[in-house]
Amino acid sequence: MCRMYRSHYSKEISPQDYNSSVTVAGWVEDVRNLGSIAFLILRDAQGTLQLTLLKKKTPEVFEQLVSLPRESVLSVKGLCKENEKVRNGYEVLPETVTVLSTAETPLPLGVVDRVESDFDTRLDNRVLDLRKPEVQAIFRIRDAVLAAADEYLRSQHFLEVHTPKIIASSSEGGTDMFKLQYFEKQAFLAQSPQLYKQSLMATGLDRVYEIAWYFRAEEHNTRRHLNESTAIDVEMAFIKDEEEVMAILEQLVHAMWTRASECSAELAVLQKTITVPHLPFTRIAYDNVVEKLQQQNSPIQWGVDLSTEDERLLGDIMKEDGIDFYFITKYPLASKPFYTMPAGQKHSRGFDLECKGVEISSGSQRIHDVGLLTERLKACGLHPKDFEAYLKAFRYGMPPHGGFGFGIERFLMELLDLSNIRECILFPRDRTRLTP
RNA sequence: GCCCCGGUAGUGUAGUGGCCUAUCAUGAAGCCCUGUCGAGGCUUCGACUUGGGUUCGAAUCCCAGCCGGGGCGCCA
Repeated sequence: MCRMYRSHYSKEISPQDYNSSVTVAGWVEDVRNLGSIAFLILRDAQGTLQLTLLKKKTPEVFEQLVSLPRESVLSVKGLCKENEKVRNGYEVLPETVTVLSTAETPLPLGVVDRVESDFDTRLDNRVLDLRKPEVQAIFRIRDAVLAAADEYLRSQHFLEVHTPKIIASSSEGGTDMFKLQYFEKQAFLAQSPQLYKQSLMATGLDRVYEIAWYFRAEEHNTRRHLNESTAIDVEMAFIKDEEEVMAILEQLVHAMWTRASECSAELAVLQKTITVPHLPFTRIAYDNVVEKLQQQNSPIQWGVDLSTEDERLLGDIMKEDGIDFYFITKYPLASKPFYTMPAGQKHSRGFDLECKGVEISSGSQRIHDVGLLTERLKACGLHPKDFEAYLKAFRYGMPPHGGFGFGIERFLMELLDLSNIRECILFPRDRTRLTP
């Protein structure tokens, strides 16, 4: 590692460094100039530290630093001194200063201003916004829970794969897709890796997962939707039924939730506490859900998917029993995609995982018989010839299989109680936002 | 796709027909100050989304455009 600009991060400096020379680097968060003495707060990836500038001792350094715009980038070599008056317990007295970058003024978004900014302004200036510890904490936790997901899935012998995001035709029907020109052909951005991860079940890879991008051209305008989002997609072969899939999903969520609860520094910054849920999660059949909702005077009719209001209501009902996580199982066949395995005449082996009244994952046992699959395609108003490449994977030996898709941003939103899904992705793509 | 709402200095706001030469805070520029940590004090700078209309008079009322936020549907 290059140590020219930095020998220590702010948090790495300890009493054994006192009275010796250190080199620190970061952004100028604030300068408090008292006349003959000034204090400069320098922020790095781990926190902040104070540079103390004495006009009499080092007049050139004093003048140079005191006149620097906030958010400029510095590397400073100086003497580290113990001082109880300073928050960190030490201060750095600069001897040599390298200004690596001078920030323009005024800042379009104050990193430590005493005024709030609109979310839109924050997103317009996302790079500055991401300098705030409470914003950064979300992405440090995101990294941690994804690492936990990798570790858990690999421990269960899942293989990480990557399937194409530029695809030839409609994958599942339903949602609108972004069109693009692929040389002389029309192509689309994948709305999910569904058909590809299923195809892989016919290869012998048996258990796969993908941290996948979903592109959806729906013109929704809500706090819970993105047009570009990410998900953990899992597919597994040789399963007995969807219960095996649900067991993996709940353990995955548990592993991620547990890892998040260990991010104490980030949670402190966000002022959140995380309670790890107990396994197994409650299973509640769709029929049972409809009954419960009707008892609460919901107008829901059997056969349709839950409305946002119904989902919320069910969340409240479960909350009364102290349940945050629950599976809704055995959905009506008609409310699930064509590849969902039927269970009897009207039900399916499809399920959703709900967290506090919000859907964070949905999955199922899939159909592996090509005849039944073709029949279901037609029943859903789709044309088998549009799915020839997909159906081909089923013709030459396809084992029983199932899986799920798990929205990462939705998960984080629930995990950290954030009110807008855009908080959970670095550079959100929504109905109107294409930059930054 | 349907339906609601909003747009005032770099940032966040006050303003409901004349008291607006537009409030306050934050910020920026400058000055004073040797222990600040939301430092303090003083000075200065900087804004009504666009185009029509109503009116003696419009930031304020009406219409249209542009830009944006949100609810529902759909879904992760």
